[in-house]
Amino acid sequence: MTTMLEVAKRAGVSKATVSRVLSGNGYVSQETKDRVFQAIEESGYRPNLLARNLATRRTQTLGLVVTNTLYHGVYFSELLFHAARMTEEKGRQLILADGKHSADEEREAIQYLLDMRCDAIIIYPRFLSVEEMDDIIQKHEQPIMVLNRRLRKNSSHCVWSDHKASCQAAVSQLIDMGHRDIAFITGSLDSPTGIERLSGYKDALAQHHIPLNDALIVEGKWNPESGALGVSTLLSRGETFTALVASNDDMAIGAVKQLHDSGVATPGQVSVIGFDDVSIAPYIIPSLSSVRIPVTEMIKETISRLIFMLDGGDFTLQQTFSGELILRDSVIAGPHV
Amino acid sequence: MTTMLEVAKRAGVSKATVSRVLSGNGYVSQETKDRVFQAIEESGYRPNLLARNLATRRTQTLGLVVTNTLYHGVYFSELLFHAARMTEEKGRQLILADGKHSADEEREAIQYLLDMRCDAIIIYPRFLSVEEMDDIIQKHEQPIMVLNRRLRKNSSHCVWSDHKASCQAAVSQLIDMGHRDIAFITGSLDSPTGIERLSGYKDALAQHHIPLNDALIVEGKWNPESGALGVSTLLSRGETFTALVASNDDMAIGAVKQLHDSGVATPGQVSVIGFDDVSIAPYIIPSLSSVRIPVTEMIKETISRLIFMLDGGDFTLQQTFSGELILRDSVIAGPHV
DNA sequence: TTGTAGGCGTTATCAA
DNA sequence: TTGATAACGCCTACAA
Repeated sequence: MTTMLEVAKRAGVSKATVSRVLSGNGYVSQETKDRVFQAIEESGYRPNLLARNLATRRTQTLGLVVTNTLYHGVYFSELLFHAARMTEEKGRQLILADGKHSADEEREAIQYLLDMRCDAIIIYPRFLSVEEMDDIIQKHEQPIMVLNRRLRKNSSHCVWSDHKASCQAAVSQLIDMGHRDIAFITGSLDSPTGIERLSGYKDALAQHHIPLNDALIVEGKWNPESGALGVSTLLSRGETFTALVASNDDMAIGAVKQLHDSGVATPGQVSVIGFDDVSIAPYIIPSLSSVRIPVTEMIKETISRLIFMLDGGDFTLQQTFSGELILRDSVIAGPHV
Repeated sequence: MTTMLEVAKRAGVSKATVSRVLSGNGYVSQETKDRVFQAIEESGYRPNLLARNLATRRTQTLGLVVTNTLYHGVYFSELLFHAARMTEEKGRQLILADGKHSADEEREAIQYLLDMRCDAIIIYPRFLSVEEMDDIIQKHEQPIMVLNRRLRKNSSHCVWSDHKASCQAAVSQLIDMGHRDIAFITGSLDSPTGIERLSGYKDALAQHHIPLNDALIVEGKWNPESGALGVSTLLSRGETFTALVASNDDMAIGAVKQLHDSGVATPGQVSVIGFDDVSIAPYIIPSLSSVRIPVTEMIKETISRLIFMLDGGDFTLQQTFSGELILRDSVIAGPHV
């Protein structure tokens, strides 16, 4: 690999001059500029970003930590798509680190990004506690933002969506439409999102003075298979219901299939609501409603804040201005009875 | 950020010794080891990977270039999922660069990864020609592998799946089952994959001496909407057909929906085959067959080769051993008439 | 077993 | 307008 020094020699100037030409900082005559550019051309020179970043103490990269388990599915694709796009729009590069499937590995991933000297970091946590993340944020000078979780201390360093409230709204909607026996398929209950949605379901019932029937609740694992299994379980319990809420669209799809296969109902006969608005879902089951989580808006806000901090924005001030950011889920389309 | 020098001072040793302790190279007494570790602990020292990589001329990273347009959907998720997993299994890190949506941007992405001094690079091309990639591979000393394209010169530097052959097989299957009027929805025809599948369709017809009816072919754009639109177009042309092949599952799903909405057929009445085996598809349309592309196996082979080269494997030799790698698509499940 | 010193390829601060 | 030269933080002979 040809280095800056070789370019300098070839152009008959010093390293410093070449550096100036490349960075655009400092004066340099048009004449030498031309010679340098020619030398670069001839030698096929390419800057070594490692060296540059080491010297400037800036890498122009944002790090993103996401769990492996999120990789499958449209939700992650959308997140990544927009994260990459926005990052590059701001003249930076996104670096992805895999949080895998444990708290330890999630920590490692964060550490890696820090060691790589990413200018800023986005964490989409799965296993780390809110406390630990508050801790991490305070321990490091790099700007860090947390997605999909509500922090206690560094409330301006997180962007989240109120899963509980939106689930409650969805269930309330069903109740308003006259439903009383509403089945619920949870997500994995080791995930905050899963817990929050379940909790929203319970709250909605309580709010409308409908007694909670535990037999109408089954635990799922976010995938279609567990949605189908959930329906089987409900049926084997001998439960009847006129509506069903699944904690995400994948499970909802599996559930509808199972309802159909069991001969219990045709799609449309039981009101089903899912979450995440997987783009292909309506092509499958037109009767499927879904609560859309504004991933795009959330990642956009996240990156904006990060860039703002990198540009020296006074974040304490910013915080008092906008306070805690809560992006509410949009209204559901309404179930079909 | 505390540096190695500070750790050294605190432990009362030299930088070199600290470095030895960390890397595990060279002798160092247990006693000083302990002192160094303690100093690291106390100071919260973290190695600067930029500096380390600059000094060692190794980054332990693999770069991956993918187009933005691939981001959506399960196919990409699976690719990324396994790429990340395998890379980390081999003790390395995956760095993703966005190829966006033009040849220029694809080149830029590759260049970025090279400038970052990734040890090796994987390209999943969308716009670059085979010739240019052959060129790139020869110009750079880093190992480079190309996915989903068949290179002329560096045939051992690519892993691809024979889209034409597998499409031909799928269509032949339909013909064997008695179909004669088989409609075809293409992918984007600026993509090699799209062209190859179309070509497989035509070959199958020719092989069975079935005259080609251009009116049975419509151009799609890989998404469900274009699949639905394709069916509308076919119907508006007054064409009749007993089977339909869409160049991917997303379009197939859209197509089935449109067939249904138009009242032309219920799902199952027209044989439909898609590609890519999107995991959720069978939950939607049990009658949908699909040709599975072995992404997992392909990415696995790709990374294996890369690592092999990094470890100093003699690639010219390797090539003569295994020759050109062709991963054939698995047999389709068979359409329902 | 440990320390010294030079190098990795840039940037950035001074003088000239 | 240009050129030395010292960082940046780490690795690695070589010497001790």
